[in-house]
Amino acid sequence: MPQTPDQTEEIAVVKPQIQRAPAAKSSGKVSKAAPELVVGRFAPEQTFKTRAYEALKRAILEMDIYSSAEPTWIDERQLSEQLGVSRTPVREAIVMLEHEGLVKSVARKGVMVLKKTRREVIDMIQAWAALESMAARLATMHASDEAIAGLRKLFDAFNEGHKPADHLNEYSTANIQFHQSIVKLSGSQVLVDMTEQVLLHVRGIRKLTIGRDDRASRSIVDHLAIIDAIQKRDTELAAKLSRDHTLGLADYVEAHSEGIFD
Amino acid sequence: MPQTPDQTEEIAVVKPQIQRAPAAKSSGKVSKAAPELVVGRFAPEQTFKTRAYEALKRAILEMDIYSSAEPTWIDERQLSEQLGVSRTPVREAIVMLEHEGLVKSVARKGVMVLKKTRREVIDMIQAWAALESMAARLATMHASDEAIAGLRKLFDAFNEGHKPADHLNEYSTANIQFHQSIVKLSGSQVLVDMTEQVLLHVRGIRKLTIGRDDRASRSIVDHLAIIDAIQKRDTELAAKLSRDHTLGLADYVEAHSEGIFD
DNA sequence: GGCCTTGGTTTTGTATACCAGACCGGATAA
DNA sequence: TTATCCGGTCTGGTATACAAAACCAAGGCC
Repeated sequence: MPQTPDQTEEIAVVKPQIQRAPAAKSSGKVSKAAPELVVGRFAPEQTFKTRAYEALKRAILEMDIYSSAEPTWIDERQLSEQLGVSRTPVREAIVMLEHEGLVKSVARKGVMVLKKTRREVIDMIQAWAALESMAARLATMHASDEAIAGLRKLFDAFNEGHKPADHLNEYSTANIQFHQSIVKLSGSQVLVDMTEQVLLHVRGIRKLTIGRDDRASRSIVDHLAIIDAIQKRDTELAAKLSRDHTLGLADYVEAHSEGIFD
Repeated sequence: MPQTPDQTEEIAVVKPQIQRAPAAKSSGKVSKAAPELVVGRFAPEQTFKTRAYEALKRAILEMDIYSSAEPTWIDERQLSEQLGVSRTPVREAIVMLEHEGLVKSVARKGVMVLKKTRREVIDMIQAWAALESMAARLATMHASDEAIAGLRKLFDAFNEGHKPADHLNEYSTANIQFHQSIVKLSGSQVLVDMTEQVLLHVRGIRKLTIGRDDRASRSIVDHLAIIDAIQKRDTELAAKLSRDHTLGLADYVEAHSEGIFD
């Protein structure tokens, strides 16, 4: 299961017992109100490994890897210098990213940032459709009315005077949020994680497609229909609409992605 | 995308030391027909890291982690000694397994083999249902008749005189193969990988459930119906049957897994 | 006797040294 | 001039040394 390292503190989870801060030892009973020197600790719960992972991941995702036909190479040593840590945590971060499919490390040649082929992107969108359809199905069965209603708010800002097509960046963000919100409504953390994993690779592509031939305006109609179906607890319809909407994106990419990949 | 390193055999892993063959340098051209000592090299394309990963993964999957309530801890150093390599490749293998959700490494405490909660297992089965339903859908659209026909052969061995319920181990294997075959028929490597990833965690559970109240015999009926639908290229039916069949397992686990987890 | 302290032990986290393969560029010979 | 060979250099893979935190147990103090 894709399991991005938690960046939230979860100290209490691992040790429900007494946790003593090295700086200011808090014994259960304090006899005196002596002025205590409380110095915040340097967050050792986040290791260099995870920090390197996050930094590198963000850098890779922000990079426009499709602008050049040449593969992009990463140098462990250079990276470790930039991050100010040794190679070891950097290597472990790379291992994670490699397992995630973002990079591929080739022995004695280097670490290469992977490009997705058109085929892979389409397959991923289809997988995404599968997951989201199941999420919509589960949402109709388990989500609360309030939570479902929250979906609409994402698109309240868009209307005749504030068309999606005119605010594509803004709309694209709302769009992603909408899809992820549906998955959250399913209540299944597994679906959330898996979808996140897939979107990781597809996110960059959406920006390329969302702006074309008024897809934005049409997609908002689809979205509202999906919300309707979930709200009416129409399980089959919600699953179908959700699936077909995303499969439509897959078809669109398949038909219009010449020159983007490969 | 989950990207399992190639699994070939890892013979020497158990030995205390792994000797590396010093490069029988194969010069591109041979000028003279002098007797040349050709010694096969020891597959350096498979690194210690991947071998440690495979060995450890196999060991974890074979282990019955639910037999005890206590969490199982792994010792890096001990493990590296057993494998005959240093801690570095072992740690990188652990990083991979952690990203896969099989273990969780707690800073300065150790590496813990993770148990799945009932909730997680159910969520995973539902995600599996989503993926397989999409795979069945795609299979009706793209798979060849021959490939589809191959599905039936998996169950040819089972009939009135050779009931699934009487050969549960054998049937369970055929069962898994059936499900994975459907996913393969989709032609989507992404779906194959994601399903494999999910089955990794669910596989152990199936053995616990398949033997109960004649589920085996009922499941074979479902399977044949799914094959029929795919063969008739009935996209919607195949997707629905496939989804409902696996969702049925999820419901079954939800209803009957008291005392197995948690 | 019980609680607190404290030191040692054990564990992982990190840094660093070294290795072999891949690549590249210049020297050299045809 | 050109093809080839050789060695330097760059890369990741591995081993190992050291640091730091968590745990544990023994001993001192009240």
